[in-house]
Amino acid sequence: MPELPEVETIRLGLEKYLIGCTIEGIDVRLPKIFHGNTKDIECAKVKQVRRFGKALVLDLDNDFSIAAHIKLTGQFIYQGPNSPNPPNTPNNLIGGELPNKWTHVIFHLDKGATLFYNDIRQFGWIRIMPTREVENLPFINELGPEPIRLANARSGQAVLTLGLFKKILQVKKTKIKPLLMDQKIIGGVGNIYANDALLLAKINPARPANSLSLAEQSKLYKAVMTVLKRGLKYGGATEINFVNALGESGRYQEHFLAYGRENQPCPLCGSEIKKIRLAGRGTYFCPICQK
DNA sequence: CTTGGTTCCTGCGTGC
DNA sequence: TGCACGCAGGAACCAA
Repeated sequence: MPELPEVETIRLGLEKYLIGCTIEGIDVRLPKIFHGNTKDIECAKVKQVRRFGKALVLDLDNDFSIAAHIKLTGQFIYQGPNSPNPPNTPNNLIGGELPNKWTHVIFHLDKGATLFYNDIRQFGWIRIMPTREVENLPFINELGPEPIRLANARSGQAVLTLGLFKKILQVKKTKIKPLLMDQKIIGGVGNIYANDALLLAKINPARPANSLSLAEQSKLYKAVMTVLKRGLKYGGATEINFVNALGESGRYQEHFLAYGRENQPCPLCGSEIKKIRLAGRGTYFCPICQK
């Protein structure tokens, strides 16, 4: 499931290949996930690519933007003359011929390039809107501070400093894991990185946030940073069907600490990772390290 | 303020 | 081999 590192990985790719491209035409094959008027972006050129938490925004040179949230299974894949050969893996969910049955929007670019939007579960959305209104989108407007200051983040956007993190934890009695994943509290952290950060910090996912000691608060803050940076370094985690802007898989799934590792050895102590349900979400933890 | 349930959707694992 | 069934999950929304 794409989180901050995965979406940032996509953003980096889109930035590399899309800036300067002109959108010549748009095929919307699944109208329900596409909001706004295609006419507003025809003939416009991509100026910059921003990310707000797990949301992506393509800003165009006509003061319109394409805002998108890929949710669980969305993919933005670029194919063009200046990109490497597209991957053609055996798994038809990743790579292979495009468009495919999950391709819902096709952006035809100049020089014969194409941007495909695929989404198996159709939870994601794309919205065309004036650039100045992007930050009024509820998801972006109400997004909490982001752990990592990355290029092209919202200008003036709050950064999650250690001090701010501590303040948040001290006033919240919510269980720490769902708190980490609450986009209105902290921007960009989802299930994978919440699980891994909590194991790295040796904190039980069900602990009330305000029960953490000062030392634990610092440790968790560092752990969140560490796992997010690690995720980015490995090009994201391909858990379901995440791919980058060229259709390539990530490799962070080879480095999961807790997430998805039920009955496998804890990387810290060797005992078995257990899976429980917490606030409706699959939760992986080490009963020995995270008491 | 907070938590919990439901909804969207489809691929996949399970059991027979 | 094939079919029915139920589950997972980001975030909006509603209810208590």
